[in-house]
Amino acid sequence: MDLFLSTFENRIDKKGRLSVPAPFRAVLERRRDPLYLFKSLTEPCLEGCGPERIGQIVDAIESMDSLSAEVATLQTMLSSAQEMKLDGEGRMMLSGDFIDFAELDDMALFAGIGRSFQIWLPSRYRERETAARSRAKTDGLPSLRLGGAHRPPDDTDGRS
Amino acid sequence: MDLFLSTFENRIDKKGRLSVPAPFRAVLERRRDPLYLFKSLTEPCLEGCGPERIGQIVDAIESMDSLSAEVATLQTMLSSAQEMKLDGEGRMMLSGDFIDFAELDDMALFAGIGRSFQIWLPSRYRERETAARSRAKTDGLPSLRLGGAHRPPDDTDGRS
DNA sequence: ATATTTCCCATGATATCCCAAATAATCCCA
DNA sequence: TGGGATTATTTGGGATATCATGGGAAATAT
Repeated sequence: MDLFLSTFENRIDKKGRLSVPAPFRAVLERRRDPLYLFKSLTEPCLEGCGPERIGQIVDAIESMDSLSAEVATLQTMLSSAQEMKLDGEGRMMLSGDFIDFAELDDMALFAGIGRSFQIWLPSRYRERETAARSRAKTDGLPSLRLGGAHRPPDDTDGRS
Repeated sequence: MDLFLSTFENRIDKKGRLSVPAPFRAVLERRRDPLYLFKSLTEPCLEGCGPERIGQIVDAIESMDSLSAEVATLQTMLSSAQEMKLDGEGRMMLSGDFIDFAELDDMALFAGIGRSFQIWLPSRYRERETAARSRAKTDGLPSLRLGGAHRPPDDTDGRS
């Protein structure tokens, strides 16, 4: 189970090149997967993933009513997707469209979220993180108690 | 059933390295598990765990409505999580982000809490422990429904 | 021909590896 | 039971490898 985790902040140089963090590259290379980027549907950021996720979207579309609004939404993801080629040092070139969409300037923040990752303007990402943390403090943690009960339910977290 | 128990206080050297307590390493090695660290959502400390907890979060995200606030919260956890690689002596390197978040300087206190552990600035941990104990005196113990005769270890400071 | 992209190599910063010293815990035998 | 010896663990530092970044030159496109 290798996942995209953690955050990395890299510079977009004046040629428009951006290093994909080595740990993310390692995940893709281990599976011999190319990297795909597309515009997030819900937030001002880019999403990165391997081919399997793209395939899931294709499959979802094919199983749905082709006239539904949801299909149109999913198609938007696909039509914004690009297969990124990396240079020998693991850098990609972001199109102007991607840069504008995520409102990037000279720094990009990669945020791993498991099977995919996001690319944000760093300051915007931090705002969002701060908001999530204060929400967690007031509303409490989301309960994550699903999956095949490996263990009897027990308080999983010691806090006051 | 091997658990993370007891507290240990280790030094963070000037390269940012920190020894994981040998008993905690033993728990992970017995299961051949890598160690993951992430920033607590609710407190100024780091949380350590094995992969099963990370997997639960990934699964939970995929089963939820991707627009919900709870998903954003869980993504924040994953984005702060790092798989820690240990050197031959059982040390990990703490990123500046981790050190800043938990406000660590040159010492770190590991507090085992069963299936996971926390890493605290020692002085802060002790304050919090004192507060918890005095609360227990005035408010009484939280109900422990799990059969009696089992007292938590009452050592205040690992050793030193 | 001019602008852009791709390839290649250089460099500095930082993480990793490897070995050794210091400290703490454990054992063993008197 | 004490106390010295042995082993486990933590800590430190130098050498090595990895990674992000920058720039020039070659290739490609417009």
